[in-house]
Amino acid sequence: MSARAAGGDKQSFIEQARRAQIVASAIKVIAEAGYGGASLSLIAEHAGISKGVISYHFTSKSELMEEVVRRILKEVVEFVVDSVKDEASATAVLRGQILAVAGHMRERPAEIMALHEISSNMRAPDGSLRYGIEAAEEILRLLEGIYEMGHHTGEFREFDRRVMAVTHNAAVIDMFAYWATHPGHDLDAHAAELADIFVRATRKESPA
Amino acid sequence: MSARAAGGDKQSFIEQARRAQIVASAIKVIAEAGYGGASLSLIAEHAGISKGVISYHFTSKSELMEEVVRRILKEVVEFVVDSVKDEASATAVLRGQILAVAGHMRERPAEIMALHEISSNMRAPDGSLRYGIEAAEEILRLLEGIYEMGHHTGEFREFDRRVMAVTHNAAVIDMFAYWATHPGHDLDAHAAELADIFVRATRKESPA
Amino acid sequence: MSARAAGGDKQSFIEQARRAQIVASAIKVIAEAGYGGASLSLIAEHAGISKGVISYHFTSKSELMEEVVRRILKEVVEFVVDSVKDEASATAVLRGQILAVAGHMRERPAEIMALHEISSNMRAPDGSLRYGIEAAEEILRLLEGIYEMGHHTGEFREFDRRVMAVTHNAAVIDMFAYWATHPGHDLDAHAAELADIFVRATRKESPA
Amino acid sequence: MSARAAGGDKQSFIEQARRAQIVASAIKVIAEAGYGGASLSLIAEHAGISKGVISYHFTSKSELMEEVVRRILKEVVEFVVDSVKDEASATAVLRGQILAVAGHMRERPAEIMALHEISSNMRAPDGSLRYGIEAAEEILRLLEGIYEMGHHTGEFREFDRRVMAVTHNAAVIDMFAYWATHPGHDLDAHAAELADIFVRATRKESPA
DNA sequence: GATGAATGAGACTTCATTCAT
DNA sequence: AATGAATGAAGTCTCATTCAT
Repeated sequence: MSARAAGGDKQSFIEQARRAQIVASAIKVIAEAGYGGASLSLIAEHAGISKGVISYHFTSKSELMEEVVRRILKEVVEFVVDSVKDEASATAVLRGQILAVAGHMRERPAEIMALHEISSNMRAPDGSLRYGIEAAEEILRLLEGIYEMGHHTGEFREFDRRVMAVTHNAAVIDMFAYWATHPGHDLDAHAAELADIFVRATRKESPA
Repeated sequence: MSARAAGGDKQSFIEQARRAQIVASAIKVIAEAGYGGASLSLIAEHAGISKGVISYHFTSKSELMEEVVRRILKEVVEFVVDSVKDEASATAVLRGQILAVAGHMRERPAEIMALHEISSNMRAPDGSLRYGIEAAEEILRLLEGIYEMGHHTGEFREFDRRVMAVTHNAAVIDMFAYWATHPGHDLDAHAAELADIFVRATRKESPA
Repeated sequence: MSARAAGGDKQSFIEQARRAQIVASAIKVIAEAGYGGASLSLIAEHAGISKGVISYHFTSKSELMEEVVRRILKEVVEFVVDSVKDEASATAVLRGQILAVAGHMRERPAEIMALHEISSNMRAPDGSLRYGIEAAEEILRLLEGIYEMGHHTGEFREFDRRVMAVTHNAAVIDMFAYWATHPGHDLDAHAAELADIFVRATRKESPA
Repeated sequence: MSARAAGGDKQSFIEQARRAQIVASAIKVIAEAGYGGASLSLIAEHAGISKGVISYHFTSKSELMEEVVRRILKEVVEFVVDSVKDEASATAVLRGQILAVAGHMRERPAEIMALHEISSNMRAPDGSLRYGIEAAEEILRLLEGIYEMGHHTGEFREFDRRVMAVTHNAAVIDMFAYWATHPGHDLDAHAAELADIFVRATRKESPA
């Protein structure tokens, strides 16, 4: 086995390019064929390389999948954080986040699909879901941050932030899933409706 | 070919019992090992029978999976319909449905897990998701029925019923997923919070 | 195991009828699906009985196949013998046999097909063809009898009777095979041509 | 998927060698164990390789079988054509073809056996014989060519060329089959007798 | 760095056969 | 006499992984 496996200090340019190419192919194949259907053969074929190349650059299929998740998650989180950093009120952040994520989904459906496929299917050797908790956790914390802000500013009524975050996350992901399954569906209109739903669900009671 | 294939009205008692036993084992194995990990070997082992028995009672693995879905879906839909049929207002139906489903999930987690696994992973020979749209559609229609009622009675504000139903469904499923992943999580409290969320999201504006 | 296996003295009427029914179904299935495709399931299904019945009446699949061969061969040989017994000259017998066999083939194609399938495919446990030599041998002897008669009467020129019989048999069987594959082919015209061929191939030289 | 699938012009040397080796093993196993007995296990064992190697070089068992047929048929047809191309009269071609084919059969019995096994047993997914008509058709046309020549030159009497070709083909094949079953049989003597038979069956009537 | 080639485990399925009822 | 049920071996195929070149 060569030094690459250590993944350590310096990766050559070719090394980086190849890994990126393989990851990109993996994302597309997973998005199309599902986690279960994404064999190394298919990924290699999509990338126009031989199967052995993948094994050369990745210790195992698991490592490839983990790299895929890492890249997508990084991108998504960066995007989410970025999309709300300039909003002033918690309500605006809330609404902005939903609309922005919808925009991101429209631009990168394969990534979102692949992330979903892997995190709901990939398992550790012991049979447990590899990304059971952690994968969502990072995003849940970001969402909870929005609600904490609203609670702090007094914009939002009292509610369990974890439950709201789980619900929020589910609603956004399934908006995507529904859109992916129903090509004609209007994603932006859906997002706008969804934003309404959460604004109403979180805001303080109207004064009597 | 055995009598079952004819699909005729009467199956022997043993036939019914075996099919039920195999379906039950399949549900447990899928819930534990995931759709991809649920091999006929594992299912047979769990049922304490030989692999051939499954092939004897089911034409193919697909047929077994479809039977699993059919049984669970029937149970779930019956339950959902039953749980709300006596409520008077749409708001009560809405709240009641969420609480009742949570109760059902607490009682039958494996079924819900298996249904989710199969419907998000099983694919037709052509590569498309076997239960892509139709499976959810039935439930979405039921949920839309609740919102239609609320619109009719004037309890609910105007909103897109399909978006609300998709969101509602996602929220409930992910409540389950979160609970399944976090054993210590309080499912009933989550359900109560969720009911609040949807009641607020759907109700008419408070008068100024 | 019951007494039936011994095949001995007395078989009940039902026993006989069942065996005949199963043999008949086997013949049809083999003719349609080939020896390799003729599973006990298919045969049972065709007969409208359960698979177990076959095992009840026949010790093994081999025994069933042997019974099939026995019945068909008996019928064919009787027919062949019968069809030529009244002819006076060897030439007439030769011509008559070919025409008569063609007629028989038209009436019982499944039997001929099945006989051919079994004798060219069924193997003994040691891997050798079960009906390699004997099956054809009986027929070859009958054909040699015709040539011997012609040699005795002086109608036929000198030739190797075994080679002629093998050729004759092959020609007749392949006439059937060609007809079976080409439904529009004129079997009777073929037989007439074939008779001409063998009459010319066997007759004494025309005097100079 | 390996390069072979593309069907491209160039296969690596190893690829070609392996395919040839596997085809050769397949031929021997089929000749010995019959089409039905020729499992991939047996073929791999005979070749001294693992089962997976066959799957690596051939998409499916069908593809292997088709390659086997292609190679044998090519060889046989080339041989037949070659063996008669220098003969002057149709009668000489006829006699020469039979003797030459017998010689070829003596040299390559396994090929002939395998070709016969596959073409009479291999079936398409729909149950019809894979090589029902076309396989024989090519050879029948070649034989008809001989008769057409004899008709054209006036050497042969009038007869149905298709019937004669079918008979000729059957006679030659069964000569082989008889020899294969009866090791002591004199193949060359048989061929000589057979040539006599067809010369007599086709020649013009002796002048009165 | 990259590839083709090979492997062996494991998946699904079919099938002849056995057995209790 | 018949059946449904069960078995286990064997078959074909897929796949992640390893290795020599």
